[in-house]
Amino acid sequence: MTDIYRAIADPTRRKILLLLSRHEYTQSELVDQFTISQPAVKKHIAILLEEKLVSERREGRFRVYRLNQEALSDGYQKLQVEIGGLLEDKLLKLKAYVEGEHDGEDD
Amino acid sequence: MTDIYRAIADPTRRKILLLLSRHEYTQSELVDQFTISQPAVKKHIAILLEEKLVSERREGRFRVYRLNQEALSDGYQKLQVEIGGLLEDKLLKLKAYVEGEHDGEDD
DNA sequence: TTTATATATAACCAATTGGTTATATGAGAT
DNA sequence: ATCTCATATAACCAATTGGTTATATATAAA
Repeated sequence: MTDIYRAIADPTRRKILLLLSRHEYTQSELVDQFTISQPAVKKHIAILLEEKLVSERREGRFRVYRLNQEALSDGYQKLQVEIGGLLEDKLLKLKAYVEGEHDGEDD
Repeated sequence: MTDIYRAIADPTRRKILLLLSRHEYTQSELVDQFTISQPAVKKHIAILLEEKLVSERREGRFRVYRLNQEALSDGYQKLQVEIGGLLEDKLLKLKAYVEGEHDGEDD
């Protein structure tokens, strides 16, 4: 699991991730940011939950969603290795190096 | 067009990109690297062509495919801004900075 | 306890994806 | 001209995706 590629394949899901990167939101607050229906948004959330990029918390009748920074970071690093590694760009190599040196730090 | 997210969503396509990052391949050479059928591989190639990440060249009865480094680089940078920007990781910020400084260089 | 609101679920739909097999076409080699 | 091999195309299939509407359920507020 944690198929980052699947999670970020859809623009609505990317926007949800962007919103949650700022702060937490309830489902209805998220729904308000889109023109699509509540069940449609919920399906996107379900995929993000499946891929562990977002976590859910009950708060009374609300569901509060929050970005799982760690999972996103892990997935993104994997992606960078796999996709960034395809480029022969010198700068990308530098980045890979910097990341590699500091792999596993938390703050 | 050039929906990098769509292009890299599938592992077979990522492997094709990886292979083509080393050197060019004809279609049949690519097909040989997979267990799926020739039409299946061709469909993946079609998507990569649609998204401009791969280019095609006729050579007699062969089709030679090659990675479009520039398009991949562009798409990857977009992805880095959009996805990398979600992380509050200091190192990712450094990378973004380094990239930004050298944006638009070719070699 | 009724009402309002948040969330969940079901049923449905069209388009896309990822695969198959079978067959057609194109072009170089015999 | 025929054979062979590379590629293309068609028809088909099942699963997934991204959306809908309608309705059910849960919980807080009146």
